Amino acid sequence: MTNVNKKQIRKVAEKAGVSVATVSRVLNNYPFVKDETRARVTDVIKKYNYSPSYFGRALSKKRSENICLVIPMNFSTDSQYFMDILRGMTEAIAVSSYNLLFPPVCSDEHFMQNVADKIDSAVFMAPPVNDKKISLLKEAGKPVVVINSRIEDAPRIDINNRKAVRKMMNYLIKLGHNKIGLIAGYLKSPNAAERLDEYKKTLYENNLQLKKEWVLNGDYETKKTYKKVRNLFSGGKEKPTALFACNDTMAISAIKALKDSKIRVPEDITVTGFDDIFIARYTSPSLTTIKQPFIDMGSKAVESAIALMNNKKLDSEEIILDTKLIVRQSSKEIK
Amino acid sequence: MTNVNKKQIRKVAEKAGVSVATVSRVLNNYPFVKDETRARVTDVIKKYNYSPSYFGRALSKKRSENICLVIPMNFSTDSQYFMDILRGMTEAIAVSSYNLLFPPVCSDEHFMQNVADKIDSAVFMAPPVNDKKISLLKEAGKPVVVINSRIEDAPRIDINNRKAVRKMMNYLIKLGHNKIGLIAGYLKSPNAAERLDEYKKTLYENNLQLKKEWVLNGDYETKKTYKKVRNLFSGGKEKPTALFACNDTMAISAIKALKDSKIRVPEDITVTGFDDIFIARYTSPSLTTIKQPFIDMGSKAVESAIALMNNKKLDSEEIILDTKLIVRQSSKEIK
DNA sequence: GCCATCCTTGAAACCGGTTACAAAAAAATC
DNA sequence: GATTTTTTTGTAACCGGTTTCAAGGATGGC
Repeated sequence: MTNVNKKQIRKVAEKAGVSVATVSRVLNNYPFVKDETRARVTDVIKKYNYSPSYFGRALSKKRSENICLVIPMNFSTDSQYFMDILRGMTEAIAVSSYNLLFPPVCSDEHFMQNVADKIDSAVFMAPPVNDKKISLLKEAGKPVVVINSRIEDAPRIDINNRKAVRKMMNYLIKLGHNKIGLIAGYLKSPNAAERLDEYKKTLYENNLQLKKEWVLNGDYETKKTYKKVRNLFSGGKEKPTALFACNDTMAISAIKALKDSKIRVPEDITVTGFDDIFIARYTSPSLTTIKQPFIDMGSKAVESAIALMNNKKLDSEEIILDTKLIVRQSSKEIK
Repeated sequence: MTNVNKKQIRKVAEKAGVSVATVSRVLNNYPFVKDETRARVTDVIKKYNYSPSYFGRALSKKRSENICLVIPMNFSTDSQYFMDILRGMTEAIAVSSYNLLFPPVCSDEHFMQNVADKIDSAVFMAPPVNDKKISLLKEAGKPVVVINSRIEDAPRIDINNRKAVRKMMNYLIKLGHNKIGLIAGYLKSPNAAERLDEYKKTLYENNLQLKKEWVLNGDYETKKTYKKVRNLFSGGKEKPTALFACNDTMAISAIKALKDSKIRVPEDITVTGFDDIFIARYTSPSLTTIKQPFIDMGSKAVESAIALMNNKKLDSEEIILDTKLIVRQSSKEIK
């Protein structure tokens, strides 16, 4: 009568007539196993369709093979670009034994107690500059990678925001616009602040006026943006001829506000976005925007995380990817 | 000289002057521990900021506390509604010790080898009717919940598609439309098929003509939809006065196609959608559509999964949530 | 005061792997 | 052929918890 409940690896060992150590060595591709022995063990493994227990392994190796994915607390459902990033991430782990772990929204202590243990590294999407979870994780020896933000001592996957803003501004100026407004993002995020700064710089360099009424604080929120745009375009104030929104959803919301104010886009005013989310090519008018390579960013972030958790050094602490100006219908030269 | 490397729980036990078993009992809220002992142990735990090792625990309990989230292989980045579902899911696990696990896209065997072990249950989003992973998981004793689909013996979170279609059709008919076209979804999905079927039924019941040229096979894809709509509205064929798209992105794409054909929405033709994705209220014109309660669906799915993995019985094998007709600008009564 | 019952605790086995160490076997050196 | 070196293997400890089982102590009934 065979013991059915025999711990798996011991059963394989028995059937193959070797010790559990040897089976383990075969499983881990340890080089000094005689070919003949290896073959025998492999056969048994195949025959019984054995695969090692994740937990047994993780416990002794102290490795989870999980990468944690942290998105900002206030991530709203309009963060459509997140789907692209996620796609890039899943591509980067395809066919690997790594998994992505989505933590619950919770306090920092809860996070450390219930998540930190389960992961080998983490990717943070656009975290605030002094995210406590990041420092706690690093204290615990878990590498962290950030996307679209900058955190001291954490590898960063990002775009060159200044260059991107400049591309758009130069394009608008070339179209003849000299009254350009900005719909800024959430200014506590370093990237949003940088975009605003570069907007100002470009205006200055081109001898264009910076009117602070034309800098709208959209905070990446559609509702807020809608209100501010309607407000700007009501009454007899002087109006810009182009509005550069720091993300696409704000641009779309702005267009809506303008239409509701009976102002035509692009005939009466040019509106441009930032991100190139999926829907940007299907809105009416379709959106002129700056494309961020989100899928790539997701892949690179995960690749970096994997390298770090395997104690490899990264070639570079910063991976800055290219952006691209995408011209569609929402922009037009000035008459 | 104290042994620093003492296994954690043993260290706590020693400091508290009890056995590891007792510490474990305290950790697991076992009732028959003397209050005084419990207090002593709790103090030590707090003092050393101890929290039990996830892997040690998982290994002996055979529980991972992870819920796997499977999205269809062909999920495209325009599946914006996924963000809402995800939000609902994270809400449902907030402050719990459960986590969401995102598997890599991979073969069924790979999935079983590298993911099945790590999870206690799984939620599948709109899986094809005979998804192999689902049956394998169930064989392995892991409960599965499906959203927006139907799989034998798996609890289902869904809407009443027939009712939803009927709501929209009745609305359109009340507006005076009697030439209504449908942009169907991916017909291998049971829900898409059901919507098509109910569309036909409603036409029949209202003595309206069913013209098969007016049933466009959009497959939930924007590009395909764009082409088919442009095609339908070129040449001298008879045209519908309303188009009912089975999701919002197809509706948005259809509107784009119509505009590019110089046909005005809603003045010349009514276009409606399905889902009520975030952007639907910001497109121009904003979209009349059927709201699916995605956030709710996500929460309910996770709640069901948690109940099942804790061996609780569900109140019901099917949770059918309400839909709502949202009237916006893209629909208009016929003159 | 004695016995049955219930509460409380600890020892040790168990979950299923990995790995340090040492010994045995094979190959290389002289 | 004896000695050294290199491969190959097994034993047993280890990772850090949970749980069964049995025993000791407290309580209640008579």
